[in-house]
Amino acid sequence: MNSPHEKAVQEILYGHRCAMRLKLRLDDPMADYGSVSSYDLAKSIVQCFSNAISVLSDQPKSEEDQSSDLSSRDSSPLPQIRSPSKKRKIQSTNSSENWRDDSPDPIYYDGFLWRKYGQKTIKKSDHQRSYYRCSYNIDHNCRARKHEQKIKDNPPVYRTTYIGQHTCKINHKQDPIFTAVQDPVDDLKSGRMIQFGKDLDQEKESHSSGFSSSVKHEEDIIKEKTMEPYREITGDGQDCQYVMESSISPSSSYPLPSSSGTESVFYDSDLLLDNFDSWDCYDQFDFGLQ
DNA sequence: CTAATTTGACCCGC
DNA sequence: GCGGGTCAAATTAG
Repeated sequence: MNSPHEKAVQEILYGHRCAMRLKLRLDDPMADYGSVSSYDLAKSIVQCFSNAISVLSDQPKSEEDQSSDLSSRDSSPLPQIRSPSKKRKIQSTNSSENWRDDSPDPIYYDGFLWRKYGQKTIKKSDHQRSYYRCSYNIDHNCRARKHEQKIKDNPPVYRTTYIGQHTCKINHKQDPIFTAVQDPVDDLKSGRMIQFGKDLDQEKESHSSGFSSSVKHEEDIIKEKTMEPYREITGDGQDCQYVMESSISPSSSYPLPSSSGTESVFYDSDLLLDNFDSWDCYDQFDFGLQ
């Protein structure tokens, strides 16, 4: 098993390669790049950096990590089912229902609509934790929740912990309004998907004081980060098919969790193979995606 | 006016 | 008793 450092390096290198490939595409959009879309590449880049940050920030494991590591709680016995009385809910104990994701960017669209219902200052942490539940919590009795907290400043790392499964069966990825803007190339052109280089102060401001509006804007940011682990790129020309799309059932609304959120290291060879020889031409590049 | 967010209070597990 | 999760009234935004 690789050391965390090696793992992080691998992630960064992989992201670097994907970024170079994306650069190639932007330079020559008319060329044939096979079945892998720019959207896939961009997502892979984001995921690689997230994974690298996650790996580094998790070593050694901090107290905060331990306290928020839901996976570690999953071995506990099932709690008694209580009446739906208020306060202090039972933590979901099915490991498949709990998972977390570390990201340098707190604003990403995960296919669902969330409503903020609370915010708390967490001891041992300089940052507040925000609590969200599925917007269809009432209408569809959807129990899905998540909380998000900035766990690291430099570089910024936002940890989102998902709890419970969506029973609302509503994934806005399927809404006409979203499918209308779903063209990955268009997303890239409009700069709505990737936010590399976003001003950190602006980021911080939007997250702390104006985060509510940011959440609403998630709908405009087509980033299916949540479904990332399930991504499949088929060889028959289909771009970026999600298992999610065909399995929005209550039992599989979430991708399989990785206990730390850092172990979902997958290298999609399909993303890297074509035009491999061209990489060396790009010692430097910039992401003009904004 | 309606819907979403904010925030202090409440509740519960440890 | 403390800390974290949730509620719900008040506030804000659209």
